[in-house]
Amino acid sequence: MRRGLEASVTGRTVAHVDVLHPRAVRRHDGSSADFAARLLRRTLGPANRRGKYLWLPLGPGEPEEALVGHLGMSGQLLVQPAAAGDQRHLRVRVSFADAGPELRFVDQRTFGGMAVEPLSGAGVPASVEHIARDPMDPQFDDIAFAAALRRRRTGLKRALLDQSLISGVGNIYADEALWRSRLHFARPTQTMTKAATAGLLAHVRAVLGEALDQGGTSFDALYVNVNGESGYFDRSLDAYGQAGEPCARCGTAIRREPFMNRSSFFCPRCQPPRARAAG
DNA sequence: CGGAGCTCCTGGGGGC
DNA sequence: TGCCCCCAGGAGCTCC
Repeated sequence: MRRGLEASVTGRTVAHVDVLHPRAVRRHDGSSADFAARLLRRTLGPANRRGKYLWLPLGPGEPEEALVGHLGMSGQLLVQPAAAGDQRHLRVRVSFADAGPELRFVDQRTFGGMAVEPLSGAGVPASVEHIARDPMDPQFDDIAFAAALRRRRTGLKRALLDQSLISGVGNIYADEALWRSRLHFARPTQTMTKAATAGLLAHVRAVLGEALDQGGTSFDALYVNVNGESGYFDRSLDAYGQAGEPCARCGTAIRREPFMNRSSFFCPRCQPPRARAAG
């Protein structure tokens, strides 16, 4: 989605903004009208991403604020011809001075939203500053992550989903990386050695890299790129959503357990609750 | 303070 | 067919 935004809206100047649902801009510090007014006649800069936050600095000139989007559970940022009919859950429409395709924020559940926010000196919006770097970010610090993990007193998957420690790893990719690492979701973080964490990070990066190559994990039309196209990483899932299916390594049935008001999928044989004694 | 549960929404799908 | 319940790629708030 970030790549798609950069290719299709960066460098364009906003001519009109429609907020069709006020809840979609509830994180904006001001009214819907203020949100629209702050975007008018601004030029969108290059697209940035951290975790599930996306932002485009606002020109012209040295950017002091940015258009920030968060997708929540069901948000989409689509680039659509102005003539295309409104999507059912269209929340925000941004039209451009060149009369080319519109940027549309579509969100069924409205857990996501958009805002115009000031940028810090480092060029990061205020609402994104507490979000850790993504493991695909060259500046992600593996050593610091391993140390932070050992300081935590919680379960491994909880830590992977904690965006202040590491971002970009959601429920699906956490389960996939844990399966590849043969680690149980509740493994105490303080038992994670530097080597175990290095191995886990390698698997996290492999999972994210493969998913990006395949356009993401798309169960249905909710999960799409800016052109509305679904990815197909769901065909590569070894754990997530595979309850009852044989583990691709050992044949044991994958198990589903309730976890943080959602689900964890794991192989009870490959990923035992306690660390293996050796090997 | 860090950690964990609850909650904000809408809709699809399965079971009865 | 209809209804009810469960579930869903997230994360902020509030309590302990």
